[in-house]
Amino acid sequence: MKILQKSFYNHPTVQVAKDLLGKNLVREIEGKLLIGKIVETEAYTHDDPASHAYKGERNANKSLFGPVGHAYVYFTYGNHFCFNVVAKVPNVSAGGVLIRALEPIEGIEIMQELRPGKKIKDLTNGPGKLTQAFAITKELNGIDLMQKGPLYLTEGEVIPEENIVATKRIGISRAQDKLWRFCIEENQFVSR
DNA sequence: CACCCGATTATCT
DNA sequence: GATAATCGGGTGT
Repeated sequence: MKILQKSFYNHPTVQVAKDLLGKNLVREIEGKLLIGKIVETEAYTHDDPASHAYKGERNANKSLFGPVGHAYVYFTYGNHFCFNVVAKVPNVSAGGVLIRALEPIEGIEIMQELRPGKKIKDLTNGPGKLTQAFAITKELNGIDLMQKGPLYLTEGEVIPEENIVATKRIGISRAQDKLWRFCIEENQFVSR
């Protein structure tokens, strides 16, 4: 399976959020492989009041302002990490796609070890859940996702536009009118 | 240094 | 459906 390259991420953030549906997230831990298909995403742009990038570059969010195809991992609510992929056109300062849910494909036993007592359906159907199941922490903030390593993304399915559902983003207080949450239609691993 | 808040989840009822 | 848990970063004194 081919690893997604810069030409995939070098587009408007909202477009890449849709394009990422159906692609595979690959995690390598101690020689073992975890794979999940992306089934739910959200877009956050530089001029979007709901984005961490909105108030400008800070040490905590600098990955969002860095090169496309790299990871932005942040910690929130005291307990949870969330994983984003940096994506934007060249003349724009920042932009990221939050990966909200995956369908477990490979390494399900290891995911269950990382999330003890959870059913397969509850392994990766939320942004904080999938980072736990894939052992994604701030250690991986800023890493290059376009080459083989601990974390990268590979080509997968191309989801037709008519099978993509756009809805309001979840858990934000500003810019709630934007329909920038994208899901694969009728996928049982989408959150909520 | 105190205060506030958040791109969430688990665990109740 | 409601709420507690939990903590790093931002903001202001």
